[in-house]
Amino acid sequence: MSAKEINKYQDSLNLPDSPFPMRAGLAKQEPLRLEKWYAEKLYSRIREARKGAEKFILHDGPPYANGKIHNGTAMNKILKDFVVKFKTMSGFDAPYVPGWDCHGMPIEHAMFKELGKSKHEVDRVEFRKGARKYAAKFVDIQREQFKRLGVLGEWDNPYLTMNPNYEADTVRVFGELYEKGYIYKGLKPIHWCTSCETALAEAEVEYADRTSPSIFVKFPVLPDQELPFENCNNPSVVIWTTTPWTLPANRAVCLKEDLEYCAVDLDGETIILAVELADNLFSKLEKTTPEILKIVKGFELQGLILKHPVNDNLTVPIILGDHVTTDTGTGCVHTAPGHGQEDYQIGLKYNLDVVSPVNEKGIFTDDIPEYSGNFVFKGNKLIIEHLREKGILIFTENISHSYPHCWRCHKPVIFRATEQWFMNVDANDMRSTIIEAVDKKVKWLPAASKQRILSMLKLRPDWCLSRQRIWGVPIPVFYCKKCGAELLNKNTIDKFAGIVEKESSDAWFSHSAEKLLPENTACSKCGCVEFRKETDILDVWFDSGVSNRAVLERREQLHVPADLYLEGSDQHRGWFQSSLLVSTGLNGEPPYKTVVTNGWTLAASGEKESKSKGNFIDPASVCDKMGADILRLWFGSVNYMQDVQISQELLKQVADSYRRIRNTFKFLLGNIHDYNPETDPVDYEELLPLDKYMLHSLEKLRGKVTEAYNEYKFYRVFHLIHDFCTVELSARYCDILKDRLYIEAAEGKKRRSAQTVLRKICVDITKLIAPILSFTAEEVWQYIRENSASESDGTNIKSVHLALWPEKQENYINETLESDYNSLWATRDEVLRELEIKRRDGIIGSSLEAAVSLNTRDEKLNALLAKYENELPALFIVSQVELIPEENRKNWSVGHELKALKTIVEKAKGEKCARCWNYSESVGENNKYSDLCARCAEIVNS
RNA sequence: GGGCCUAUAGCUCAGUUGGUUAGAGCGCGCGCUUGAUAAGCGCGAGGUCGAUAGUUCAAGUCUAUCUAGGCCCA
Repeated sequence: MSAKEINKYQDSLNLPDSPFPMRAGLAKQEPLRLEKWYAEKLYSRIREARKGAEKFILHDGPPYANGKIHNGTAMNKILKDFVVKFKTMSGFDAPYVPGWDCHGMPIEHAMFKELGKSKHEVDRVEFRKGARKYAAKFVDIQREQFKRLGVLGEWDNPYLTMNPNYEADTVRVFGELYEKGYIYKGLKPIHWCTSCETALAEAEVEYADRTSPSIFVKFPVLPDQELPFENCNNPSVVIWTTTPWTLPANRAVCLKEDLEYCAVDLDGETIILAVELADNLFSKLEKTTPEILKIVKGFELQGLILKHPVNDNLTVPIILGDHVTTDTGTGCVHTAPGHGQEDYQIGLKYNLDVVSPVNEKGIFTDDIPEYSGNFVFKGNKLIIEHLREKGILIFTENISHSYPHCWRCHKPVIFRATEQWFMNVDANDMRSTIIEAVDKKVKWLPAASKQRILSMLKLRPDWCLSRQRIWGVPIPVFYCKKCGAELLNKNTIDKFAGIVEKESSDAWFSHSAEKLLPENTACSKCGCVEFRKETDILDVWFDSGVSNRAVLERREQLHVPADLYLEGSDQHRGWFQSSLLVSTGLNGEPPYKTVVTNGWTLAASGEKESKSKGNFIDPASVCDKMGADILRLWFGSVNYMQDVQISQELLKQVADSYRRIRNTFKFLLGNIHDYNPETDPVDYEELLPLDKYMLHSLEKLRGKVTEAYNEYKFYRVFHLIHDFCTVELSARYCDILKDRLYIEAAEGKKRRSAQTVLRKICVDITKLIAPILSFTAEEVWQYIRENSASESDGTNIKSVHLALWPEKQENYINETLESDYNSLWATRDEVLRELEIKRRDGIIGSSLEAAVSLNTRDEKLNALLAKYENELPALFIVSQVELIPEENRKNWSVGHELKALKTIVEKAKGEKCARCWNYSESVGENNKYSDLCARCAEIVNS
């Protein structure tokens, strides 16, 4: 046969016809789509369309305005976009105001690097101008990247924590919390350079080797206490330290709860230390470790009272802490809360005094008369001598070890307790209020999230708000120059906040205290009219923590509490808590109703992505190469509440799934090209059974997909829709329908029945996938509209993102049909398996070459097959199906799954119809069309 | 070291209150089709459910321990 003959009846067929391209070309098409969206102001039109509808507020947690976006930031924004688009289509007014965190260390660092200067060499006002510019630059970069991902929102008016209005609110919130009694000044040890006389942030400290004294000191046990050891003589606990000068500030000795301790004899006296470290000490003393008679656990020694090694008027307790190690020392740790971070933390737990009798120059103060006036490192020698005189020094030597130094002057730094501003977590019973609300009022997803934040809230210390930095909102407190009294009240806050609104918080650094204070301000304690300004700034977490006030309460279209916060799981310690503390302080309740967390994006190995390992995937380059929809579909295909793994291979796999969904759309669009939704629909009652069944199936899908979105389980949405496209549509419905669509009369009821359902499926699936495949769904939507935009099915709406979610259609539900078709599909599987066997045997090629005989002893199945007898050839895509008595034939094949079913597949009878390719004995009966079957002859003739 | 989490086919996910032979899709292999064609259809091969111990008549599912990985702390 020649090609011409094959195509003889081609023109009489109704083949699919659609300009919808099979190959997406997303990387090229998406930017064009974005241009249209922004030219048409899609986001504003959505807002306008939903005006007055019930609100759904997803409050954006601000990413840090530094660097380009990575998979973590991309994932989080895309997940938020899924929610906002779904809620919008569901009829909610769901505004999305994105934000950025602009202050803080990383930007300072980048600036210092750029300038080649350190914190103390820059002009604060100039520096802050530069930092502001730097942050703004990255806001712009990230904004463009987020837009490219297809995320819709108020991009032309985001919230920035460095905006003057925002900063003014940050100042006001600090004042309000102060007024309510949440803010206080306390002591906390920080790195301190005695040469530069300044506090140092962790990042300003560099480590270098230094020689320090290493000493072992006895803390005598106070008499008349019960010890778990026998025959003790003058017992004492031995500590080890390399900073003897901190001994005056000692307030406890810390042991580890389950570590083993012993009491051994040293020169006739009993000393107590960790079993593991006894050899270490005795070898230094060049002695043999005595026999250990009894071992006790650390907790058995808890509460013992010891004599203070320096101050004879003091005693100190034995406490327990997890930071005690057996790397070195004695397992008994000298604890001075004013001189070390871990000491401070454990001190908070045991309510120890934070003392730091050292001034800014590193000189002992008059609080320690024995050493006052001496520099701390010189004090080391004096103290060692003093301990030797008291007979409590066991051993001393010099060791070289890694020690923190100032990055500017390279001199060794010390830990010194300084005054810092704190937020009191327990004021006004806040902690229990919060715990109650977190437990009862807030919904946490995944569920374990609640336990995680509760355990943190129960144990967390007060929030240290002070930072010795430049780029941030100043702590708006004044001090009397004469008596040092602090000045902070509603008047000073209002005045300063007003200035900040106009000039930004830079004003704190560019103006004098007098200019920032209300006129005629005088110290209430001493009447002095001169003030100095606090030099510390606020922790950046305080900035973002006030967003519920500065954004949700300030913007007319938003409200507090938000319906949803959706952030990475690291925010349990970060934003979830900071905003919770601020919101509870201000309003007495959490700022959110539901909190969803996403996990981390990892490389395919399950390990962190890193550039050095080359397993780093850049979301921007995925957009450029594969398209944002592929990235979106990937984030929509994984369970993001856990950690997720990304790699080129995984993206490729998702791209395969994408193509399947896309081709399904192409088939749907191609087969409704000549269908007019205004005039051609077939009434539900008159639809063919298979078509009715598909509407049932579609409605079930709609229900499940909607539920999955409402539970924020997008990966279920993906699987549901993908499986529907693959199994229900592509493998079954579409394949079966080809005969009806291509062969039957174009305007006949059989074909229109199918098209009625195809159009409905096409419109609805487009909507169901639109929140995830935002670009592709819009593309399909526009092809539907180009074909025929109809009010009757809502396709008159200009963008799928403005459209409303498919409505529930109870009348489509037909459980009888479902159960019928479940049996028919099972029967079909048996037939297909048998067809494959005959195909292997060379009896048939195409399934249309086959005739199928069926028989079953299962009466229910038999009745069902009889009921659908006329549909069966189409269902199996074969030319003939016969239900015949078992005894009429031999050589039945027994069903694989349906054991009661017997089948015979053989070559179909008759000739192949040149038009429909079915085999039929009617081919040749018609004189005019001798190569056609009866059905085709009639259709062609009409 | 502590708090919390994760672990089912090569991959992404299902697996109800413990109950027959652990499912789906993708990918892979083989074949069909050439009227969804850089498509479509079919069949098939893939799993000691991270490991070990325990509870039970019965464990992917409950308990304990361990291993690997993650987040946050110290």
